[in-house]
Amino acid sequence: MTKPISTKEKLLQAGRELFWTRGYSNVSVRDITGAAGVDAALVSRYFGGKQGLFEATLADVPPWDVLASDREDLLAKAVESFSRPYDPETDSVNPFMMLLVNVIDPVMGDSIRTFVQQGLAAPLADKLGGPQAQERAAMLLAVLFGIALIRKNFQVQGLAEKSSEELCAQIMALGKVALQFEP
Amino acid sequence: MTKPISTKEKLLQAGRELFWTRGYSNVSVRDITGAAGVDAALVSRYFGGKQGLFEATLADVPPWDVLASDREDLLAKAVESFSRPYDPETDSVNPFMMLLVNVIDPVMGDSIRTFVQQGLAAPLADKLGGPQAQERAAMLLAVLFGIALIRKNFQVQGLAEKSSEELCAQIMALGKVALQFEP
DNA sequence: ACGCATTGTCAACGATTGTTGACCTGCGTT
DNA sequence: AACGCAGGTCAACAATCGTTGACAATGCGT
Repeated sequence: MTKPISTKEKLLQAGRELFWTRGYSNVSVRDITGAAGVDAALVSRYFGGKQGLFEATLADVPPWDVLASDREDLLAKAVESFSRPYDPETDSVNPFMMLLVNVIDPVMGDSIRTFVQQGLAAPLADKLGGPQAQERAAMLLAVLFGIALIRKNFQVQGLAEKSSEELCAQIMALGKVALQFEP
Repeated sequence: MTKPISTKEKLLQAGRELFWTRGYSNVSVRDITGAAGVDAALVSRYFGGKQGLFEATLADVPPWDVLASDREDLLAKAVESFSRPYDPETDSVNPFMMLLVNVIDPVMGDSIRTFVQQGLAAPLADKLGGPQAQERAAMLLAVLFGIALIRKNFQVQGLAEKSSEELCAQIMALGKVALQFEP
């Protein structure tokens, strides 16, 4: 006996699914309410409008679990958390995909940029510590996002069809170099 | 005495500027014709519609000059051609930015993916040759696109404000590792 | 001067967008 | 019974979208 899902929750789930995979501006309110099976007016009632629903899906993103791990296996954890969700068979609704898809958006781009800065780059730099922490953190993110981009968005042959296990060693090697920033 | 610019050329220039920086679906025909200072109906007249104008801006992208260089300095050329257009002071209308911005698009995404596959990944793999050429080419593209993404789209502090000269050595190091794919 | 093709202007079209307010429906309280 | 109120439905709104067709203006060849 599963608990009945409230209408507000239905909208949140459908909104996350669609916003996170297609991008804010490419999804209409009626797309979401259609998928959720509810009336289009309820988005404005419950969330104050389309923008409010998107921000609600942003608000319940859990903090990056990698930031809570030890310094030693930080790289391995980071590689895994960025790679596994992008395996060929898994669906592509995950926070990193959401960032990639919505950073382009004319309305939500700024929100995404500050989200990445404050939720990923800055805490990762803090965690790394040492000289050039900002630069090394940004370089690692560049490697991780770049591979995700090539695999799922560009779907380039040679990476798109490979699993995260096959790629783990290679990505780790890249990550190690990225963390050795020497100006 | 400069040659007068035809209306068709005005539309092409304005379309490239806007499509390449904001994305196909985020630009309206009236945005383009407004910037070009011409009537909105002329897009359909000259290019058969909005989609035709976008494809016209795609058609005149020159082939990647890196593919014509020697094998030795291929990596250096690739790094430079991907990094220089993303320096802080330069404007961001360039083919790589166009690919990043439009690969998300629900209408044009497929065109962009095949463009990347046939215009970048496949010829680069041919150029590289040897075992795992596809994988090594895709890895190099991941590094290059990732850094561009972090610099210009996410604007992460630590990379966004740095010039391509400051980053060249570090990107080269990453590129060398990317080209050493060992499964 | 005439005819004709090209080029540009204008208004309007049907479709879709996000949002709103009126209305109905149960349910619990007084 | 009367009331209030949250939850949901429906039609409609103004705005914007890409596109079309009718019409004026221009220039060129004959």
